[in-house]
Amino acid sequence: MSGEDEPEVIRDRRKKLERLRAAGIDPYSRGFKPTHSTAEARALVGDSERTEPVSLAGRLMVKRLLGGSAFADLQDQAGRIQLMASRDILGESTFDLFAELDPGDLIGVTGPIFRTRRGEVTLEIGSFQLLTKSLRPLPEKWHGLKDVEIRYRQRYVDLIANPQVRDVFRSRTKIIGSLRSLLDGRGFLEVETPVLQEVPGGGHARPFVTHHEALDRDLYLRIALELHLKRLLVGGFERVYEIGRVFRNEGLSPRHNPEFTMLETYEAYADYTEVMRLVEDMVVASTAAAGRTSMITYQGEEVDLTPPFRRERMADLVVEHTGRQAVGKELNDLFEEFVEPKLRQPTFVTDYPIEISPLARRRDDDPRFVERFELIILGREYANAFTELTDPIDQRQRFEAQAAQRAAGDVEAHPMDEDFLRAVEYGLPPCGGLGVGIDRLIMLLTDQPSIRDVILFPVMKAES
RNA sequence: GCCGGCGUAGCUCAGCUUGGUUAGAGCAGCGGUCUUUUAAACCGAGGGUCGCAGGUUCGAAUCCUGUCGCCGGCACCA
Repeated sequence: MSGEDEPEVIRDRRKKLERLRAAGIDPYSRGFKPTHSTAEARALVGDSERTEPVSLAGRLMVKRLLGGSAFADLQDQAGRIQLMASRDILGESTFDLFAELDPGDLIGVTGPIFRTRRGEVTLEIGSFQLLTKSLRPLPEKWHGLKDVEIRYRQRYVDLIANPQVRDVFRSRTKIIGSLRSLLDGRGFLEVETPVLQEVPGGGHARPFVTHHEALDRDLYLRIALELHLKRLLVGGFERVYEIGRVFRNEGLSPRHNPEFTMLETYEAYADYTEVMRLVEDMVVASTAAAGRTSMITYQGEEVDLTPPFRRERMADLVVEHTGRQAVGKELNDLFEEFVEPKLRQPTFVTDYPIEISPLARRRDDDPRFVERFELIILGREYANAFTELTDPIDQRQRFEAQAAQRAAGDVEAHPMDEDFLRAVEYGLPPCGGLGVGIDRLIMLLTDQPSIRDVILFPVMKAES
């Protein structure tokens, strides 16, 4: 877009840009080095004294012109601080230059910090430099940017206009960091496994297909991390994990983005009961990392995240809520429809039907079920784990059963993976595996209603 | 994919039910007044393909149909 098509406000700024260039001012200059952040500068000033001059850089947010003086807010990564410009200090022409700056411009300023009569911490501008001229007007200063379509499509504007959005993403990083730190401290090795795969396994989902030109072969984007991580246990690593993006070719919703972040861990010589304790520890660590206590509120509903979490067999829960005895897929269907939405407080649901769990170990006492659990909070799934199936003969039969469903038209049934079977035939140690949907955990801990609020650039349809 | 809601100035919103001069306000921008303001204030002049395309009508932001996008629900997603 350019020229005649542009809104007047943008045309005006282009003209202003040309005037600056004509006056010998570089509107995209460099070389300015801030000495402090706004927060650091704020901390320098005491009750009434003036500080030595400091240099700050950031985005000009609001201007208030009062004749021979001018006030403005400067926003940087750390926050905001008020600026004051005075004609007496800057001189006529420099003051006018400052007065002509637009909200949105990136500038560097140098001067002492003091408090105004009303106590506002303020930098008195001794000199300033235009660093980057902004050509587009910012959202309104009072109401901010509310249009969710613009917020998601133009996240950069959202981050400028809604500083609390930055806090969500800072929390996201802290939460992931806390999980990494917990696992590292327990001797887990963080690894990276292929995103492009020949066989998209480890989950039940429709994959994205892509094509490698040089190999002239279709490849799939991974839907899970599981099968490669278990190969690494075969190889001798005893505790591994990966935090990575997985891709599922499914519909979108406030809880589903086509690409999302999964944490998977595998621990040799552990079973699913030990994984439950690991999950509890992860919840505690990540809650603290998010700066919250164990009693949290999500969208107005209170949740107590204090371990130990309730543990219930799926079949018992279904009897409790429906009065019905069931097994297999029917049991799972009843659970999902009548029980899961009612599980509000953290609950480990255990012992899933074998038909829907092709990678999990059978229960020794009842081969219709596997040693598996999911962590349900507020009716949503946050973790999925099992004692892994290590018997290669059984594993092949499970894959064959899935292949039969696939042949019957279920595009999401687990595909046969001969290389994985070969690995298991070499010997997979007894182990417990875990998958955690990181985005949903972050939604919970930052009280965000949509997965799009915790993913910086969520998938959107083409802008028209 | 299905159902419902929404789409008006750069941003936040009125106006639509019940069709009727030239589509409004605040903020932002522009021109003024103003040297401690902070949603600064005051005066003035601008800024619009009412998502898009058809239709009904003397006349459409308003009613109808289609379409695009966003939001929510369902389906899908163990």
